[in-house]
Amino acid sequence: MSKTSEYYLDIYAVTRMIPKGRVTSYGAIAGFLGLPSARMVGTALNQCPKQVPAHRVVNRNGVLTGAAHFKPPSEMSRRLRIEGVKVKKDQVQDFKRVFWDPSLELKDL
DNA sequence: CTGATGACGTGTG
DNA sequence: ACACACGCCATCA
Repeated sequence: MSKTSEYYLDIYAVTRMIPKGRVTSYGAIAGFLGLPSARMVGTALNQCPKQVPAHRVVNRNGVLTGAAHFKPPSEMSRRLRIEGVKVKKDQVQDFKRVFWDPSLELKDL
């Protein structure tokens, strides 16, 4: 097991704050935390605890690029639909409407 | 140590 | 709209 880095915990913390029925992007989280690369967010979520709602994080276009990492892959879109997020072919519908920007709506911290 | 990889994003044609 | 190149850099083999 690789050691969990500090910023991993920050990424998990922000991800846990995403409201149910909303989504955000890897880049938004990276920008909010001041991380240099959005890739790190995806890398961190790849080994996140089950407690973390990683299915609420999509790429900048609202596409479920991380679906392949769920078991089964359809689990990501399934969870989002349960929460009221419309998904069609790994694409979040009304993306702009359900998008949750940490830097604008974060009340914690 | 070295090189490849990737749940990303931006730029260019 | 589409395709490709490139910067990014922690992690993996």
